[in-house]
Amino acid sequence: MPELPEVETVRRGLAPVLVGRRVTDLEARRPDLRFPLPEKFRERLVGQQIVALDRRAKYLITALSGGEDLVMHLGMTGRFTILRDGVRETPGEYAHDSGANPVHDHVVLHLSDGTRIVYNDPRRFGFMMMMAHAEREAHALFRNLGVEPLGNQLTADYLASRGRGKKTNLKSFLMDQRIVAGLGNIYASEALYRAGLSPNRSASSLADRRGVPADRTTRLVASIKQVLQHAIDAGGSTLRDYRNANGASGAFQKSFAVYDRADSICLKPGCGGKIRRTLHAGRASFHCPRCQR
DNA sequence: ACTGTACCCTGTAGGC
DNA sequence: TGCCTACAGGGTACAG
Repeated sequence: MPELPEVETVRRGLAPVLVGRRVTDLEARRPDLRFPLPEKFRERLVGQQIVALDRRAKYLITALSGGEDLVMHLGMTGRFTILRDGVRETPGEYAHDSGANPVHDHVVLHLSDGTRIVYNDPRRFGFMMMMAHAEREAHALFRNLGVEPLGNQLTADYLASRGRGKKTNLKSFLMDQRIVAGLGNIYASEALYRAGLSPNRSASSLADRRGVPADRTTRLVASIKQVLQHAIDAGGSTLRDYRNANGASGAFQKSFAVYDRADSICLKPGCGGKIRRTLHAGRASFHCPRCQR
């Protein structure tokens, strides 16, 4: 579910609530999510002050005063709800939250100002881990991550060099977190559409024999940055919506050009092509065969 | 090294 | 109304 723009939206919503507060209690209502919750989870969290809330790829990272980081991943269906003075509020997708089943409220953080943060995750593909801040970059989760797409390390040169000699299709290549960290199924499809590139094209076509980036690579880099930035500006995308939206949900789903638009007509003026749904590495891809080459 | 598939888990939509 | 299947924004572990 959440790709980079959604996780970033959640981060921005949670940061003002978390940062500077102290953790006064922790409820772990089950022993595991996708992985077991951290050992001595409660002891390691209670009493800690939250120093910062950062994002790397699709991970949320809570830096604690004692020197450890709490790393959280939302999987497909993870969401946070803020409980403050009896009012529920969920930043990012599922903003309104009326559909959240409390059966799936797995972890609750109590903060020093009385606020509580509830982690709800029906499919439990999300997880939480703790590790020393100083060792985080060397941790298996982070060690092999590719560049942040919105940072200045994502360049045509970088993408060309990583794609060089790879026969993998472009769609799978873009979704590989070791290449570009944070792109997922939706935004990979959307970026390829904006760049006019077929998801079936091979990653090696991003560079010539000497590794010099093609023009299409420059276009692709610009498209990735653009689509992610626009999505963040719109508060991310909210899919499989519940009733009762009250303001804060994402709006970018209204701007999808191809995702989930199979058999619709391509939005590009004069194109007239029909959006096709195909599979890459088992995930649905959407593209216009007419203007994506 | 690179596929492709199965799997983790629950909820929902659509066909019958 | 129910039952069944396919599918869902994530990632990993395999087998080939």
